[in-house]
Amino acid sequence: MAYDRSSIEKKWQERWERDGLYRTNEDAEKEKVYVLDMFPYPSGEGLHVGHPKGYIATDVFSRKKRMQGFSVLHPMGWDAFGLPAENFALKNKTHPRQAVEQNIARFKAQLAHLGFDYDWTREINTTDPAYYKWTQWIFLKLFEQGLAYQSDEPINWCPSCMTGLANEDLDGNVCERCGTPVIKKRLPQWVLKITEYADRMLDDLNALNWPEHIKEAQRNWIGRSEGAEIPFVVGDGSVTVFTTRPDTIFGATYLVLAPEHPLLRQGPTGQALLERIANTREVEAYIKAAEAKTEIERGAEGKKKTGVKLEGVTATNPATKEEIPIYVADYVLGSYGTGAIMAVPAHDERDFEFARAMDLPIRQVIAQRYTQTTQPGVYRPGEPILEKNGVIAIIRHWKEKKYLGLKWKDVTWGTFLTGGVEEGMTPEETVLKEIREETGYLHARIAGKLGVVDGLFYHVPKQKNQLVHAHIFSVELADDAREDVVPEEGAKHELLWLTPDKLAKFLTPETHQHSLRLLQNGPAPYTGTGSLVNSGEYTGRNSDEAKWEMTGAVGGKKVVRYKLRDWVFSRQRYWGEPIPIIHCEKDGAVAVPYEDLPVQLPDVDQYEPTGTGESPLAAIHDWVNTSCPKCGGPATRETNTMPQWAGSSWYYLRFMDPHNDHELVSAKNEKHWAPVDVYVGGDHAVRHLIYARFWHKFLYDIAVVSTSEPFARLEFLGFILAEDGRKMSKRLGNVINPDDVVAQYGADAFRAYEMFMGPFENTTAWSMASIAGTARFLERLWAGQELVVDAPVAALDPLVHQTIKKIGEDIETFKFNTAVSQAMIFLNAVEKEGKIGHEQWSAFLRLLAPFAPHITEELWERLGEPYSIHLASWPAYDPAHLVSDTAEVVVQVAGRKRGSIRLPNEAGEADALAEALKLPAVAAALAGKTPSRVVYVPGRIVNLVA
RNA sequence: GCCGUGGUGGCGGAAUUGGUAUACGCGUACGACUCAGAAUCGUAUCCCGCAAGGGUUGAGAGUUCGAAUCUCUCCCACGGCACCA
Repeated sequence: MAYDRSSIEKKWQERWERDGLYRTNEDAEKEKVYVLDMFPYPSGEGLHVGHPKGYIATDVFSRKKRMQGFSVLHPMGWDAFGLPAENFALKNKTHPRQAVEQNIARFKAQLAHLGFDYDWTREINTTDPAYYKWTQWIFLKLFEQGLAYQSDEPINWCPSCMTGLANEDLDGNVCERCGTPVIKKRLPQWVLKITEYADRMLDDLNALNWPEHIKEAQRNWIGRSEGAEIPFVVGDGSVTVFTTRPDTIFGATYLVLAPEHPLLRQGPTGQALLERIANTREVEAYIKAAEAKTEIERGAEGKKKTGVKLEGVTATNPATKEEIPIYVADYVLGSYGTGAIMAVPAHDERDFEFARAMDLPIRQVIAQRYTQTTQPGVYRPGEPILEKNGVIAIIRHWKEKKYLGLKWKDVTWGTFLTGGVEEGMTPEETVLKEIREETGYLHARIAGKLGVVDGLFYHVPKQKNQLVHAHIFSVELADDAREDVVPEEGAKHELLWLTPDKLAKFLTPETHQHSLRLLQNGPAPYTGTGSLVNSGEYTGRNSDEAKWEMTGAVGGKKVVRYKLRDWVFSRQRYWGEPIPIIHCEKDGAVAVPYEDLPVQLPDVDQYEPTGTGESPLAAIHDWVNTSCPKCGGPATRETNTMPQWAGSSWYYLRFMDPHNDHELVSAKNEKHWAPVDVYVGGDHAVRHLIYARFWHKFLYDIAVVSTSEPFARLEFLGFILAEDGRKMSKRLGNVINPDDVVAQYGADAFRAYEMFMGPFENTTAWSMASIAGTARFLERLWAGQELVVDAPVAALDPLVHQTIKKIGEDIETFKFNTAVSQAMIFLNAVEKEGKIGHEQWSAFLRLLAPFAPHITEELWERLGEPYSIHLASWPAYDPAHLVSDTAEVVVQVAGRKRGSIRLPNEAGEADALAEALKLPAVAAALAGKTPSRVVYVPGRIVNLVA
């Protein structure tokens, strides 16, 4: 009997539908599992073979859980508001509502061919007024709690989509949808206070069972940093800066304000800074130029620093009490921190570049520490450390470009001249003294101090760890005049004049390599922590430890800042949920009363964006004009709509109770289903997942939901590329339609192949040749029914149990590729045996049912089992049957495989050794020697070491 | 640049409390069936070598009886962020 897949698939799809086989209910008797796909945006393109991959995975998972007796929620719906749907409608001259309906019908038809176990009675659609009533309801709750507010701060505006966008809608500096560079535009906006939840969203990430890269992306996006706000006195007022490195304050040699800084235009206590300076026009011109630049233009200039000094005003460094200049520069962002920074060029790369460009002083206040890790002198942790000051003197030859190196005799070290600074002496004095004593040169002069570096190493002659704060000097010799040195000094080392190239190879300690680099390249910014230098009373302390103490001493305070911005929530477009607010001249922004929800999106002919910053809804006068719910006077409706992400920020809750018209979700159903146990999707690492977490936490706070996180586990979906390795797209003409694949190979082969392609999270290219292999497997499965006999086949027993274990565990952990592989291994063994017992075949069919639901249902019926296999119980395995009584044990000699022996599982080491020695290859490898050691791992290996 | 993830045959990939590296599938070659082809089935398939044997998991070192797996250094690919002080 041939395998007629298309009629089998059609037959069972119709029967399942007719019987409502996958209807879900809140069965309190059973343990629940909620398995969810990121619901699709029904685009006009229809599905390509990449889309169903995640749906197949959740389908396999949910089918297995159903067979295990769980109450399963596995729903599907449509995320249909937003720009793509509207743009599609504009292009095709249809109404978005109509376009969405068509697209959904097309998607559903395509999905129907794949045999999914969705409960379609729970289907939802974000554009359905019965649905978006609750999206509006959540907005009103946010408004009530002060978490939705109006603002007219400049926002990102896409000139092509003609709407404002949130930071999350940008791809770098361009609109994520259309690739147009965004501009800044001042518009009245609704903004959601997502920053209020930044800390909780960050902290709660740790407990989530999500892929690390997604958690990391969220951490990056939230961008929490701990720092200090420190006031700097400027004339009769002050400027507060934000810094994460208050420990470097002694090195702050100038101040920088962002061009947008408010103090430039209005002073806190008096005059605006702009009016107090001598070069007002110059500064104003710079500010104007900076504001006119798009972010793209700034990026195109690279990171080149520009800026202009405020002439006639200075700030006081609160640590050093020095007067320092103030600059306006666009490398400081107005939107982060306080819009003002203290610049520490020695310890910040940007400040360093700016200081170089403006020729500003660079003052080192932190010494970098080098811990010696190469011999000799490797630092020995745990042993006491002797801390002292020292000097490194780089002495230049009087004529040639060579420097003095010391080759030590009792240790294999090469160094510059060094010395310890003794009590009562300065480093400078020490340098001159050491030169006389160690080298005898008479006419040395200190040319400059290059910096300070810390070296932590083991001093071999002194047998002690040393932490040396080394002051680095460059020294010049006027001539070769020289006196004799005391013999014991001269005996310690040999003096060599070396070129810089030779020195780079010659110098042993890292601190001396560092000194050489300083000499050759000049200072480089060091952004790490270390010992403080040039920092008054804090000199010598560890910068990390002194950080907050120093903050307090200069009148600063510890603060936390985020990169995350509040969520710009208004869109000047038609196809979105109306924001349920009424503007009244007397009462301001007033909430639409709950009983008046939903505020329906009016049906109109003209829905093109206006481009003026006004929503197309503004033109619909009889919709806009209304009365104030508070005072009854004339009022107008808010005409902006919500962003695409609104409806998807809570849809997973609606699936729990999709037809409830008096609550978003009933407490009973929420308790039953929450949280989503497994959430599957790709891409939306930041936007959707961060918005949904935000709304969920808010709903938790107002007691609508009972869990603090919406998605307990997240499985990341790797995409499917076209056969040519590129992304599938209409433009490239490489799209593969699942309908065609199903017609050729059947839904079961399609499903099994997508699961077999590779690890679920991997991006892999489609292969028509490979799917043929999976189709062959199903053909052989079909033929396998001829091999069924009544009695179990003993030889297959361990494999049956291994396969039950393996496939079950692999489905749980989303390792579908190895589950399918195990099924292939099993079928290979069955064919080799030429027969399989009825019970064994029954178990095998059930294991495959989640992957290939149609063919297994048919074979199940032919086996004489009662409908439906998908309600049958998941097979159990017996650990006692996992292994056979004997096992293949590999014999190694000195770690090399020399053969293998078959041993009973309970064989002891003596037996194993005796058997192993019988192998000729083993005897040959031992060459007559008796093994001095035997490593025996029962069931695995016996290793003889001679 | 910073952070994250990974690197195994011609290809997708398997193997992790350290214990036979390359399972399973694709591709390829040869053979069978056939007038012939398609389909199907069988055999082979990491590299060097006639063989015995030796080598191999991005490179190099280390720990171990034994390393794809653990440690260190480096290289490369992918993803996120990026003038965020």
